[in-house]
Formats: sequence, structure tokens, C-alpha cells
Amino acid sequence: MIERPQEEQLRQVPQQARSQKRFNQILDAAAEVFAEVGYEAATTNAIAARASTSIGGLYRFFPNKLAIFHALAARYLEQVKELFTAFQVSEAAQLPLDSYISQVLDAFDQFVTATPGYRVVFVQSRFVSPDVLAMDADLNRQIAQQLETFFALRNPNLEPAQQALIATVCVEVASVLEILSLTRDQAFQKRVLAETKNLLIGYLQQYFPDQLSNPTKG
Amino acid sequence: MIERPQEEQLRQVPQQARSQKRFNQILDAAAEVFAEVGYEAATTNAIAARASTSIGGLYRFFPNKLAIFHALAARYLEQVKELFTAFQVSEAAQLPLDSYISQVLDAFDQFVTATPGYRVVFVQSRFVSPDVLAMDADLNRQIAQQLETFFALRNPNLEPAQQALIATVCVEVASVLEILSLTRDQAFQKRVLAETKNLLIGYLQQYFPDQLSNPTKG
Amino acid sequence: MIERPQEEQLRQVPQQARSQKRFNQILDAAAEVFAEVGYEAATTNAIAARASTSIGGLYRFFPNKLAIFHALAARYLEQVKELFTAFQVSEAAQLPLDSYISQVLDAFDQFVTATPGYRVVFVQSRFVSPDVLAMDADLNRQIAQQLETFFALRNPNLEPAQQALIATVCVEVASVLEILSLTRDQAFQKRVLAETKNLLIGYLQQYFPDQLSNPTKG
Amino acid sequence: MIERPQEEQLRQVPQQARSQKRFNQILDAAAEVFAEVGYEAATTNAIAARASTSIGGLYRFFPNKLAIFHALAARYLEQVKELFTAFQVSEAAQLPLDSYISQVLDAFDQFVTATPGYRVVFVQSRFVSPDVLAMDADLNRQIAQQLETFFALRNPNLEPAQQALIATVCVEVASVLEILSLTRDQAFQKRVLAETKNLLIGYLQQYFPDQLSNPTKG
DNA sequence: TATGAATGAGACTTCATTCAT
DNA sequence: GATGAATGAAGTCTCATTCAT
Repeated sequence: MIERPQEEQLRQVPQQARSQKRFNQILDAAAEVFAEVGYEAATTNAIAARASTSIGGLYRFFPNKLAIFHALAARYLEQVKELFTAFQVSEAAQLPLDSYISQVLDAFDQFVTATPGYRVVFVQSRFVSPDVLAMDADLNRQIAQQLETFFALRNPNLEPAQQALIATVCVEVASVLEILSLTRDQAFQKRVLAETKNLLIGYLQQYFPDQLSNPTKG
Repeated sequence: MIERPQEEQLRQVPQQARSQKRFNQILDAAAEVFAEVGYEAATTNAIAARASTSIGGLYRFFPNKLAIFHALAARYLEQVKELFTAFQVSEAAQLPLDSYISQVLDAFDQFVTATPGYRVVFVQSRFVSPDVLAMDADLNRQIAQQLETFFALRNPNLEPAQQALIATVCVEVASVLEILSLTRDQAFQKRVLAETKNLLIGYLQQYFPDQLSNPTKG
Repeated sequence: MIERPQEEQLRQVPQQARSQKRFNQILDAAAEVFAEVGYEAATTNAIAARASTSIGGLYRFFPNKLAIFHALAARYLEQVKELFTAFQVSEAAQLPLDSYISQVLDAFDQFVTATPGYRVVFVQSRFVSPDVLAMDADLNRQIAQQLETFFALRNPNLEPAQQALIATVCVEVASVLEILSLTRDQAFQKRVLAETKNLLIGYLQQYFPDQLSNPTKG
Repeated sequence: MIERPQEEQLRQVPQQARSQKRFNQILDAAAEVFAEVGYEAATTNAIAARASTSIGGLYRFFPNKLAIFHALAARYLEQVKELFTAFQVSEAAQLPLDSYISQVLDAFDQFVTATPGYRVVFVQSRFVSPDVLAMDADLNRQIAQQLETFFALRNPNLEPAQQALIATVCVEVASVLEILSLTRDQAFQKRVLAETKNLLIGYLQQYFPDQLSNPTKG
């Protein structure tokens, strides 16, 4: 039940193209299986089978089940980071706050919708078991750090601690509402997305005044 | 892996004071164990031991592990419902929106802080495994329904669907931020609570204009 | 799993009328439960409940589950013995062999049909588990002994060993075919009963020649 | 207590010679254990141990305890069927009825004597518990069907229903007496076997007259 | 004497992980 | 390197039996 910390590392960072492919096959399979039955109920045999690998093959890359989860989380984290980075480098960064938020949330929504495994990993990583909970870092925290950079640019007067807090709140809220949105049909998803925008714009305009495209909502 | 729905019922609703006590002992123990290791990793033996009962004693009340979780959830649900009901009956219901929200969130924060098991149950109930997911109802949804009543009184023009959505968003957001607040020290908890108030007041004033005590924040 | 032999005894032979009634209630209940689910799957709690007694009450009479089975078997044995005794004392004993056999088998068939518990006890007593198998005696054996007396009267020339063997064969065959007859509908039951008569008459006339009412069958 | 019917299938039909061997080891072990303590009292751990396998190894082939019993029954059924088939194809089929019966019963006796597991399976399959009772088919019934073919050849005038009944009676009677014969020493076994022949020849000559080698017994 | 809550050994079964081939 | 059969610790749950009330 308690795993030796070192063991969460990968056993072998795949170098060869062939290995790399196999590695990703396993991760894809794991995402599917985790999504379908949850982390605990997922079996390593099921993951290996879904990845068309042998169970022994799976254990060549991952020392144990938790390591698979970690690797999956790391992969998604990379993708989400890229998502946010892309925004800050793009011209979108120059938009009024509400437009910017709207676009970011749209992009996030599309990413999550298109990436079913994300949901499992980012949700379960926080709530399931201490093993999983003890994951290297709070993944959302890392995403929040990217937001901080953005906030710092928009309002240099904010204290760093306050920046961090606001960013964290935004990420938590956006995550949980995104997850909520996925619990029902597509119409519901759209409406929740709209509410999320409302919520965050209302919240952030307190800290970034005079950055809205339309001065008053009403 | 899949449990027959009927079986989630209690085996015996305890009537006698003695039984009632034992029943609650088990539920308290379960709350602790679930909180410590999560639903899946929690063992019925561990729960029985923590409750100072034999494993057989536990199964006199609960037909299986999931039933324990359900009973625990039901107990908390009752408590949270009472919390909200108390507010709507009290004079607080006459307060300006922001004061009202502030008081409700304070009360909720105190409840959650004083009720460690709440976190596990209300969070895990939505995210853990299909078994748990299949719980009779989305517990947060039930809390949200109480909010709807309140909203209907404050603004009769809102469509029911919109009321439901807003209530759900509020509950989700308040829950996740409450949980976030508990991940660090008490100072952090306070700051997150303040942000939560900010966030929700900013959000709700869109739907309930002219109900604030202080017209403008700045 | 291994029961101390002494323990199969009754804990208390009920003397009082009240006790006697309770004792029989339990035995009746046991017969039903054994018949429905088999010896192994029958629970002492189920038997007590069916007998409208408490589990503690049951254990006042019977030291363990096997003792219940034994007592039940003993009760049926008594009844079957009476059945056969009645026949030998009656005028039926003077009938030609084939008429006699026919009447005995009819009576036995009626008894078994009217006594569902008999089936379980007499069947399971031979086949289930060593515990049960080790029952004081082969119950069928005791019934066979009654037949021997009859055979001795009809043909004093038969060796005792041969008498015993023939009697045993008759009882075994009658039992198994009676049981077979109960596996389908009433029409089947009748046809099997007729075949049983055929079978046993054909068999016994070898040992008791010139005792038939109708010299040739064809 | 109630097992899903689908689950009685094997988990994996062993193909490789190695697997095949392990599979049979387990079945042999199961036959021994079932014979010793009965189906219900037999534990999967005991079977695995007797087969010199780990419990996990056992469950690679069989999804549950009942499946082991089924597989064992299937194996014996195949063997008994072959036994009967061999007789009908051989020249023995041309023998007078009494010689034929005698030879078949001798062969059956040798088979059962040499196959201790047969007793448990074929006896318990009908009588033990509803789980076991629900076995795909009444195994004796399947054996009886082979006899029907034979009867049809010997006496084409018999109605099919009557053929089936006679065949069933023969199989039941032969089975139960075979089992009886095994309860005591070898001398007893011989004597019971002789009686079984007597019994069945006397019975069958009613339906297949003029097929005996020696017209009168005395 | 009667009750039935409590006990706990032990059954079945799963699945992460290893290692001989 | 790859495979997948094998292992066995550990989990859930049952039920015969006891004994405090």
C-alpha cells in the first residue's frame, strides 16, 4: 500500500523510436482504462492488453501501477502547459481581459473534451488515495503557476502571494466546472462553460480593473 | 465489481439506543478511514477495528462496503441540508445578498472544518469509481436544490433551469474551494474563504442586482 | 469441520409438552430449509427464523447444525419404520408377493410425496459430506432390516446374508427411483412408480417363486 | 451463493501441452478433494494445494469453484459416453441381452472402481445444492440417451417415451447400486454387481423378450 | 429461560508483480 | 528483449456458535 518513493520514477526513459511508441501506447491505454473504471479498479493486465502489449512489457517501462498514472499525468501536464504558453505568446495576450478569459476557457474546454484521459488524471490525482494524492506535485498548482506569470504582466501591483492565490482559485474553479460540464449533455456543457466565463470575469475584474472590452455588463 | 443496487440499502435500521450507538461508531470510523486512505483502499476490517467492533458486527448493519459509504453520505447530507434550512428560516434570509453569502459560507466552512469525513464523502462520491459514482444521487445536486428555493425568493424572474444551474455552480465552486482551503494551514484557509466570498458575490450580483449592502466594491 | 462425535447427541431431550412442541417446530423448519437449499447452504439462523424461534433457542436443543440433521433423520426413520411395521402386521402380509410389493410401494410413494423433508434427509445423508455421511447409521440400512424380517417369513431358506443384500438392493432402488420420480411432473411420477413395481417384482420373484397372483406377466 | 451462469464456463481452454497438464492436475486434485469431503466442504485452496499449484494458478483456468466441478463432470461424462459407445460399435452388440447387460455392467463397474472421482461428481451433481443442481444437464440423463439408441435397435416397437423411461431407470439403478457396492469390501462389491445384473436382466426381459441366451434362470 | 447481538475463523476470489522460458 | 504463467498476500463477506442481558 505504501510505495517506495523512488519507485515512482520510470524504469527506463524510452530512447528508441520503437520504445517511444510502445511507451505511448501504454499511456494511451492507461488513459482509457482509468477513464472507464477509475484508478483503483484499473488492472495492469487490462492496461497491457489494451495496449496490445504483454504484462511483462508494461513492467519494463513502469515499476508499478502508480508510475503509469504519474507518467500519464506528466504527459497531460505538458500538454496543458503548452496550451497556456501558446496563449501568452500569441496576440491573444493583448486582448481585453474578458475576451482573453473567454478564449482561454474555450481552448481549455476543447482540450478537455478532446482528451478524455485528462479528466481522470486531473480529477483523481487530487482525490483518490494517498498514494495518488502524494503525486510529485499538485498538478493544478503547476498550471496555476503559468497563470501567475500572466497576472503579473497585467497587474504588476499585485503581491506574489495574492497572484498565486488568484491563479489557484481560477484553476480550481475552471477545473471543477469543466468536470461538471461533462456530466451531462452537450447543451449543458455549453451553458456551464458560459457560466464559468461569467464567474471568472466577474472575479478577475476586481483585480484587473479597466481591462474589459465592455465596461458594464448590464 | 458491480454491486446489486438493492444491496446498498442498510441491512437493519438500528432502533435501539445500543444499536444506534454502534451504528454511529462504525460510521465515524468509516469517515476516518475513508479520509485517510480513500474509499477503495479502505478495508472493512480496518473500519471495524477502528470502530472497536468485529467484522461480523459491521456486516450486521451494512451489507457491503459501498453501503457504509452511502450511509455516511446520507448522514452528512442531512447535516448540510439542516445547515442551509436553518439559514433560510432565520432572520439572515433578510440580509443583503453579500452579507447573506458571507454568513452562509462562514457556516459551511465551520461545518466542513469540524467534519473531516465530509470531504471524503462529498468529493469522492462524484469522482472515485463507477460503483461509488452510481450513488443514488449526486449529493451536491441535493444541496443545490436547497439553494434554488432561496434564489426563487430573491429573484422570481429567473427561469427554473437557470436557477438550478446557478445553484449548482455555487455549490460546486464553494465545495472545491473549501476543499482547497483545507490543503494548507489555517491562514490559507481564511484567505481562500475570503476569495470564495468575493467570487460568489461577484457572480451572484449579476443575477440578483441591487441586493448588495455596499453598491460598489471599489 | 470435524465435529466431536458426542456432540451430535441432543443437548436436551425435551420432556415438557411446551419444549416438545418447540423441538418439533425446529425440526419442521429444518426440513423445509434443508429441502430448499440443501444441508450445507442451510443456515441455523434461517432454521430458527422459520421455526419462529431465536437462534439461542435452537441451540438449547441442538449442540450444532449436524445434530439438527440427525434428529430430523431419526424422526423420519421412525415414521418409515412404522409404515413398514404397519404393513407386516396387517392382512396385507398375506397377499401375493406382487400385490404386496405394489401396496408397499404405493404407501411409500404417498409418504415421500407428503413428506418433502424425507427426500433431503435420506438422500443427503448418504452423499454429502463425511460429517453427514458419518451419521450414526446408514438410514436406508435400518429400513432394509425391516424388510429382512419379511423376507425371512416368505422364504426361510434364504441365507441371512442374502436376505440382507436383497433387502438393501430393494431399498436403494426404491429410494432412488422415488427420488427420480419427484424430479418431474405428476404423470412422470406415476410412470416411474409403475416401473419401480415392475422392476422389483421381476427381481423378487426370483427369490420368492410361486408367490405371484398372476403366474405369467405376458 | 447464486453464481452467474456464464461464469461456469472455463476461463481458458488450455491449448499448450503444459497448460493441459496443469489443467488436468487440478481436475484430478479436485476429484480427490470432492471425494473426500464433498463439494461444499471442499476448498479451492485445498484443491490448489493438492494439485501443487498456487491458488492463483487454479483461478487462471476456472472462474470459480463450481466451474471446477462442471469441468470434472464434463470430463467423466465424456469417458462414460465413450464406454457405452465402444460397446455399441463392438461385436458385443450382437450378444444375447443378458450377456450384453452383464458385460456392460462389468465394464461400468471397472470404470467406476478405477475412477473414484466419478462417484462424487455423478452423485453429487443431482443432490447437493441448488447451485450444483443447476448444472447444465442431468448427467445421468445424458448417459441414458445413449442407452435409448440401443433399445431402439433391439425393439423398434417401443415408444420413444417408454424407451427414455426404461433407459433412465436402468442408469439410475445401475448408478446407485454401483455406489452402494463401493461402500463395503470387494466381496460385497462383487455380490452387489451380481444382483444388479439379476435385477436389470429381469427388468429388461419384459421389454425385450426372447433375447436371452438361457431361457430360464432356474 | 429466552433472546439476538456479537464474534472471528475462514471461505472465495482478485490482481500487482516476478521470472523462467 | 519479450512473454505470460505463476505466485500469494490481502480483501470482502458469511455464518456457526456463544454469552451478556
